[in-house]
Amino acid sequence: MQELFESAGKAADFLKGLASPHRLALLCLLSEGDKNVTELVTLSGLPQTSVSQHLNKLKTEGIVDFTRNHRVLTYTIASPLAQKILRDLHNEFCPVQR
Amino acid sequence: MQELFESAGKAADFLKGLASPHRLALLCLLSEGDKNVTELVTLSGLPQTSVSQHLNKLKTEGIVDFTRNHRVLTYTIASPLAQKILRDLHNEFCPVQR
DNA sequence: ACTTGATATTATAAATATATAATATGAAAG
DNA sequence: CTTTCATATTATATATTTATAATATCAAGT
Repeated sequence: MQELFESAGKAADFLKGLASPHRLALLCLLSEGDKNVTELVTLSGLPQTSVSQHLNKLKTEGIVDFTRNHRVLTYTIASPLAQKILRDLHNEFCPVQR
Repeated sequence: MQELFESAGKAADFLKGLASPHRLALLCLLSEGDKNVTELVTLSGLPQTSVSQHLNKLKTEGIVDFTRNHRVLTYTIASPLAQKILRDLHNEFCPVQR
């Protein structure tokens, strides 16, 4: 049961990385293609400082990664598991357009 | 983008239901078979009042359901999506035993 | 009726997460 | 060098979540 709680802690941290409407919105944008921070700010409508913080949390959990080109950081979804869960959530929660 | 945030809110609420080590431990136990509250308390080692609260949250999010037989409530995992995610998390985070 | 067992509810303090505002960094352009 | 642009960091107030303790409910058994 010790092991269970240990694994559960890691899994819960990962899920907490995903479990925010704003972070899910950012990940949804990234799932359509890699984007830099300015693009994410514009497309999401969220304040830059907030986007930065959310990206930092996602990076910490290994959910995203970025590559730097001069001043521009391009973010990408780095976790296959996160991508899988994002697809599943999309199927369940995103209404089909009529 | 409005729709995105609306869907993201619902999806985030669902994920928040899962995103706790104690709730994951309870769900892990349930994934091996339906159990009543007393069994969950014994097996998890968590205080009864805490188990009750977690089960209530899981019920609210539609992740579990229960059937009543006299005084005994038997809980079961009610969400296929939750079950799928639990399997995925297990594969990723639960170390294979040697 | 009284007690016991199974579970839920309420209250509350402590911990954690979040949004927002302000400021910092650092590289490129002029 | 000074300014500008892209992004990060820090501080802080607020909101949310969580654990814990105390109490309630309610049906069964005696």
